[in-house]
Amino acid sequence: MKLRNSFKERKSLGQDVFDYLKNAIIDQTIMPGSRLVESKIADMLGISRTPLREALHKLEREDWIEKNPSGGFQVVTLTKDDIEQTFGIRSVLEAYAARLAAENHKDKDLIPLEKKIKEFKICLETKDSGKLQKINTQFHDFLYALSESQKLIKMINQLRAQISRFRQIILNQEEYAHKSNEDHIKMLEAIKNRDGEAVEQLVRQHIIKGKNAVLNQLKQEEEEGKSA
Amino acid sequence: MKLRNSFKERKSLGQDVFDYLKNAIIDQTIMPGSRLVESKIADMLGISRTPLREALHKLEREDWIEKNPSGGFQVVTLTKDDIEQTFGIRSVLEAYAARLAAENHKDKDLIPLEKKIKEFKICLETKDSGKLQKINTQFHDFLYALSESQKLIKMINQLRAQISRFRQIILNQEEYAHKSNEDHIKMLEAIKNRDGEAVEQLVRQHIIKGKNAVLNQLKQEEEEGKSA
DNA sequence: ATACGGTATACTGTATACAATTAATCAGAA
DNA sequence: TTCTGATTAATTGTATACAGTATACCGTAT
Repeated sequence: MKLRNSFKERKSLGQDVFDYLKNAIIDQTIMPGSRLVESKIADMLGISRTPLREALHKLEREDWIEKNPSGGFQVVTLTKDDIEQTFGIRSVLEAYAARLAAENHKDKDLIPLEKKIKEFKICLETKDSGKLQKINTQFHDFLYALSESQKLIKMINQLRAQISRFRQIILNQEEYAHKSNEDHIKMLEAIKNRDGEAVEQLVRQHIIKGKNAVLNQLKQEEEEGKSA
Repeated sequence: MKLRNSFKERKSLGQDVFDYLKNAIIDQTIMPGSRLVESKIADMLGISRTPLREALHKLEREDWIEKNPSGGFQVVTLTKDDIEQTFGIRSVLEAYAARLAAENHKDKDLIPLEKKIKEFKICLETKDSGKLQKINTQFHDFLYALSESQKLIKMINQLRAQISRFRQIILNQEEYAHKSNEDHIKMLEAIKNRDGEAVEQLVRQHIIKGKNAVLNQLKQEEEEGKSA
């Protein structure tokens, strides 16, 4: 007999709302800078303000929203500097995770990585960038899981989520998409050799490339905006 | 005429409670594992449960407390593995901050660092380990501030706070206290030379030394506990 | 028109109320 | 005694109420 749903740990409304709002912010259903009016959201979701406020305070501590000096919350707007800082921090954290993976993994752990590299290669031909994003994310998820450092993984995921909108820019550029898979291949090779130092350097550079791709794109958009 | 306090931004009860509880957890006024009963704390502080709950949810998101499966919160208990992971993450983040400091600083920025090294040296003779902790913290604070990455600084401070109780072990050991200042001197030298790579390596090793000091101490205490 | 002041409205911060759930107590049977 | 089950007390999760501020609106004077 299968365990019923009722045995699952009880999930609070506040947690649901947290997840909902976080996703809404990530996919820009709620735009950066917009104010979050408690009563409106509570009405919209058909709940009271109390669990909503729990969610808001959690979102604040995770840097998704910020307090308005005159009360209430608004969705954070990332500056170019914020994005640069985040990429920089990611570069060292993800490189570290990859180093741990290289040092700790068992041989068979690498099979999923190889698979993802192949899938990515196939998708490159169809130019389905949505699917590329997904495979790319899976590759990195598998890789970092091998670090076996829950705290590290959590931090990485949080940083990745916060700039996911900007990361999407990268693989939409065909040139970078190709380079990306080449990087993955090199990374896997270094991991196979259990060369932590090498893979750490590779991942750092990989992410810095991503940063540059994003910053270039943003700069370009900025200039187009000006001239238009 | 000077601006009065009333012009200061209004601080919410919830934020005050958050700070209060965080400190109480850090200095173990509230012990790891203990359950936080909302009504009791609210009564003790003379407030209602509402702002308290805000604080609790913030504390949860910052990994100071965790949800009890059957409802409510309890203070997290760090395992040895948690401590190791945290030291590991710190080693790369703080090393990165130091690299940025080496690359970005202006010459006069280093004066406070030199001062702290001298103060530390003097204190080593009096063996006032409380004061050593303080000076050590100031040295690192000054150093990381030079990275000019607010996000990075915030993350580092959070990690440091979460294991502050364990970090205190380090400088209480005279041998490590002496080595520590030697490390600081080397770090400062590398920063002066704007050698980011060198200082990154130095800080990493510096923190790993700290990790080992803590783990050795814990192991020792464990064995004493067994034999006693 | 534009700026000012005052009133009404909206919103937040805090407290309280209530229902549902969990933990504790205790009486009685094995 | 030790287990079991029922009853009671504690505790959480959610909703609502209310007071204090900030915001928006609108008419009047310049």
